Amino acid sequence: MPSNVSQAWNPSQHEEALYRAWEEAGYFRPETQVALGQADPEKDPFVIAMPPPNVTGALHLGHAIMDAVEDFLVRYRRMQGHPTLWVPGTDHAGIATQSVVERHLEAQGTSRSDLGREAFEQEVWAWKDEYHQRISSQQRRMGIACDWKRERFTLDPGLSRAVRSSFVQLYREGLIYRKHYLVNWSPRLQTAVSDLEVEYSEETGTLYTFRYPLEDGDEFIPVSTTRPETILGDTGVAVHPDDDRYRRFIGRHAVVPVMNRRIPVIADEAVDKDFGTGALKITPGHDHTDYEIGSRHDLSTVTVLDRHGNLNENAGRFAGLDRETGRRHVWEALEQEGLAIGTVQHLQRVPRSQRSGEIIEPRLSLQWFVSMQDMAAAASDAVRSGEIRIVPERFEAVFHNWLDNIRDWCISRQLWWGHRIPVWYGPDDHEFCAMDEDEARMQARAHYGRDINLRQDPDVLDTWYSSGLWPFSILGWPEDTQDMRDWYPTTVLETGYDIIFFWVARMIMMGLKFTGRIPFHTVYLHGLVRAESGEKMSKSLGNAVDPLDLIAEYGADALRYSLLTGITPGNDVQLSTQRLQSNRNFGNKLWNAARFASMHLDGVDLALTEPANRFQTAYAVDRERLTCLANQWIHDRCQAVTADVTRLIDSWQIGEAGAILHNFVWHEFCDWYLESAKVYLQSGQVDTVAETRRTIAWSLERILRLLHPYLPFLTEAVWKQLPGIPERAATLMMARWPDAERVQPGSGRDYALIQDIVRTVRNLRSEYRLDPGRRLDAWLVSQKDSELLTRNRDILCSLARLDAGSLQIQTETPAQSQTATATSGPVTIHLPLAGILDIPAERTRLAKDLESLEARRGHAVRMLDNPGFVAKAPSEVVQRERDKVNGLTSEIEQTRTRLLALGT
RNA sequence: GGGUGAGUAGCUCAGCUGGUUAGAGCGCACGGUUCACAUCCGUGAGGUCGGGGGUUCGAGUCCCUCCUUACCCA
Repeated sequence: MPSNVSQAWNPSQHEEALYRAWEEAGYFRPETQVALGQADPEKDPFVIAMPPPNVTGALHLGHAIMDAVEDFLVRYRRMQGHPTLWVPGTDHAGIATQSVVERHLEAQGTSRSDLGREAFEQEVWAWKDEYHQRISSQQRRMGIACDWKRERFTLDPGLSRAVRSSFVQLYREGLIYRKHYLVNWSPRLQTAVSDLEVEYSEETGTLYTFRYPLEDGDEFIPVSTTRPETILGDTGVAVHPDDDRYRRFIGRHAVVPVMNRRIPVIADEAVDKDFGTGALKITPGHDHTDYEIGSRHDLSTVTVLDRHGNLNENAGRFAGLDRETGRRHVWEALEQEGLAIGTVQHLQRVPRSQRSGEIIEPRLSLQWFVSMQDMAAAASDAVRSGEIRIVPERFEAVFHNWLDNIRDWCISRQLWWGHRIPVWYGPDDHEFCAMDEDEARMQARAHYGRDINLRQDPDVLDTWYSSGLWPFSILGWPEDTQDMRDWYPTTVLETGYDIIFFWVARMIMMGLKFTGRIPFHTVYLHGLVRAESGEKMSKSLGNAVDPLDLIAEYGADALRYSLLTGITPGNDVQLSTQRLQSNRNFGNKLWNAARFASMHLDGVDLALTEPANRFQTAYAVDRERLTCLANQWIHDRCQAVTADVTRLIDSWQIGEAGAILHNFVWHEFCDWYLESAKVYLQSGQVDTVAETRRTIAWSLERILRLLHPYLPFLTEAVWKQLPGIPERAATLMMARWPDAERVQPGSGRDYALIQDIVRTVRNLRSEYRLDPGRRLDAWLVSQKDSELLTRNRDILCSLARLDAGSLQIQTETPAQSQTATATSGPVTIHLPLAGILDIPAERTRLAKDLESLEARRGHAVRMLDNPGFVAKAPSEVVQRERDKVNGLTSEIEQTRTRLLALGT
C-alpha cells in the first residue's frame, strides 16, 4: 500500500469498484471456487436460498439485516473452503404487489377493472421490473456475495412449472380440494386471505343487547352482539346446555327481528355462560365460531353481505347499505320494535387485513384448500428428531405449537397477479387439473368423448404457496437437475422470526412432501430491526429506512458491522446513528493501522509460507523464534482471538465475535501492539526491525481475514495492498480462514505486567496533573522481574513516557521520600517528585489504594477460609485465589511500608 | 386464556454450559498539536444486574414467585 493514501477510509471511493471487480471475476460462484482450487471438495457444500424480497417496493433495513447475516455466513464458509452457493431472487408477492399497483393506478385516475386482466398484468410486470432493479442494486451496494447468474423470480417459467407440478400432485393425491367455506374476505382487495394474513387489534366498540322474541308467547331471550346488521342472517340462537336461565327455551323457536324468520334455539357447550347475557345469536354466514356451531347443529347459512361488504338482497329492506350504515339502521329498527335493551362500550378483537388494514369479513365462498394434517406432522417430526435445528432453540416450541393445531390452508386468491390455478372446467363444471391447457383438453376429450371448450379457474395461488417451494424450485425441481444433486438440501435458512409460520414451516412441509428430504439443516432466525424510537419498521408506518441512505453516509461496511454486532439471535435490534458512526470510526481506525503498517512494509521483502493450498498463504513467522516480547504477545493474542471468534461464529454468536474483534483490533493491536512495535522499529537493530516488520504484517493480515465477513470492502481494499500474498490468492474473499494454533498457557503474563506498569504510571501522571509531554524519572522496584523490566525498558520508557537516562530498575526500595508510589502486582513504582509531591495527599491516595487492596484480599481469603470452596471448587479456581492472596499480600506490604516512610 | 422475549452504567445493548474487581459503544469529567488516525490519544467518575425467596462452596447466569413491558398464538 502506498503510504500517501488518504488519511481516512473513504467507503464511497472503493466499495462499488470492489464489488464490480468481485462480480466480474465470478468470485460469487461456486464454479469459480472449484476452478481456482480454493474449495475443498471433501468439505460439505454450504448453501443458502435467499429469502426472496417482495418486488412490492424497495428494500429497507429489515432486508439489510438479512443480507448482512447471510453474506457473513457465506463469506465465512467460503473462506473455510466449503463449496459455497447463495442463490438470490425475488418474490412476486401477489396481494401486496397487486394492491400497490392498484393504488398507483388509482392515483393516475384509472383502475384494474378499466384496464382488464391482461393489461393490468402488464402494468404489474412493469412495476416488478422497476423494483427488481432497485432491489438488486441495493443488494449490490450491501456487498452481498451471491450467485447472480442463478437469480430467480417466483413467476419464472421454471418456478411456475414447479408450482403446477406440485399442485397437480397434491390434487391427484386428494390433498388439494375445493369447497364452500367461511373464509377471511378482504372486501377492498376482493379476495380471500389465509388465517395468517389476518391480524386482530383490540378496539373499543359497542356491545348491543336486545330481546330475541320466541315464536310462541311473549317470552324472549336477551342476546348481545357487536354487529346488529348480522341479525338479518341469523339462523339460530344458542345457549349453554347447563344454563338454568335458558334451559326451558332449548328446542323451541325464536323469530329473527325484522326478517320474521323462524329459527331454532339450540344448546351448545361452546357458548360462554358468563359473557354478556349468556345467550348467543348464531350467524353461520358471517362468523367463524357461529359457522362451526351451525355445522354441528345443521343450521342453514344465510349470507347477507356481498363481496364489497355491503348488505345484499337477503337483507330485505336494508339491501344496498354498507356495513356501518346497516348496523345503525338495524339497531334503530330494533328500538322501534321495542326489542332493544341497551348498548355498552366494549373492548373487542377486530380482524384486520395484514396488508391493507381494513376490517376482514368472514364470508362463505368457494375456495381451494390444502389438507395440512399429514404434512404438518412430518414437518414437526423433522424438527423434533433434530434433523432440522432451529436457532435460537426457543422458537421450536412456537413452531410445534402452530403445526400441532394447524388448519387446512386456503390457497386460492381472487387476484390477477400470481400463479394461475392449474384447473380447467367443462361446461358442467367438471374439474380437470393438469400441467397445462393441452393436457387438460386431453383429459376433457377422454371425459366427454369429444373436444370441448374449457375455461381455466380465474383465481391465483397464495404467494406463500410458491415461496414454500423456493429452496428446491430455484435449483430446478421438478427436473432432476445437476444443481438439485449438488446443492440440495440447502444448509441454512436465514430469515426473520416473524415469518416462521408463513414461510419456514411451509418450506419444511413442502420440501418433505415433494423432495422427500428436508429443505435445509438449520433455521437461523434473526430479530427485527426497530426504528430508533423502538417501533417496528414498516413501509405503512412510514418509518422505513433505505439502507442506501445509511450506506451513503457511513459506508456499507459500517452498516453491515452495526447490523451484525448489534444482534443476538432472535432478539430485535434498535439501530442508532451513534452506533453507525462509531462503527464507521472503527473502519477508519483499521484503515489507519494499515496505513501505519504500510509505511514500514513498503518495499520490504517478506517471506511467505508455502502451503498445499495457495489460499492459505501467510507471512512466514515462527513463534518459537520471536525474541521481542510484544511480538510474541500479539502473535499469541491473534491465535487466541482466532480460536474465540471461530468458536463463537460456529455457535451462532456473530455479534459477540464481532465485539471481540473490535476490542482486540482497537484496544490491543492498535493501542498496545503498534505502540510497542514503534519502539522496536526505531531500535536501530536490524534483527529486531525485521522481526517486527514480519510480525506486523502477519498479525495485520490475520486480522483482515478475521474481519472480512464483517467488513468485506475495507478488508479487501487493505489486503490487496499488502506485499506478496494477494499475488498468490487474488482476493481476500478466497483467502483461507485461519486455523487457530494452541497458545502456551500463561504466555501473556509478562506483557500484561508491562501494560500494568505503564497504566499505573499514566494514572499517577494524571492524578498529579503532570505535563503529559514531560519525561519522568522513575524507579521500578522488583524482586523477581527486574530482568524482564530491563529487557523491555525501551517500551516502558516510550509508552509511559519515562526518562530513559534516569529510569532505575532495582531490587531495593529507595530511601527517597519525595516520591509518588504505586504498585503494579509484584512491581513497585516510585516517581521522584521533589517539590511537587503533596505528602498529605499522597498519604490519602495510598490509604485508599490500601483499602481497596485489602478489600480484594479479604474477599479471596474468605473464599479460601470456606472449607466447602476448597473442597468442591475446581483446583485451578482455588489456585487462582491462592495466587491472588499472595500477590495482594505483597502489594499491601509495599503500600504499608511506603505509608510508614511518609510518616504520620 | 396459553406461550415467548426483554428489564444490567445517563442512553443503546453484550455477558450461552455458574467461577478474578460485571463489560462495550455513545454520553459525561479532566488532560492532550507523541511524526497511522481529532472519525484521534491518555486518565477517570458512574451499576443493591426489576423485587422477593430458594438451590449451591460460589448466582447477573439455575429453580420458584411477583412486578413492569413488548410480541406471538387462541
